[in-house]
Amino acid sequence: MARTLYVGNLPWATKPEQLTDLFAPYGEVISSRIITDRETGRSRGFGFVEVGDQEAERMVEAMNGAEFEGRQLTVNEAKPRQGE
DNA sequence: GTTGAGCGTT
Repeated sequence: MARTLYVGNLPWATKPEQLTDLFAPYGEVISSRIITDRETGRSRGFGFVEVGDQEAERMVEAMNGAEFEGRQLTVNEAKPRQGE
């Protein structure tokens, strides 16, 4: 299975591949995605990373508060999108 | 070309 991680406090120009590159060494990154504004298409400054279930907590503990591009990343388990 | 707490689209 996989869990979704919420990554916030990101620079405006952060790309999904960068999130994958950041979380990859800490565990298997299934997929990563940067949330962009639906109307403007600009980055909202946060994204989501899908990682392994047993490694999700490890990613949070490893990357939560970590500095990226001069900003501390906010990493936490994402809330269910469909409501579960 | 801008902004800064937050929780994403089929």
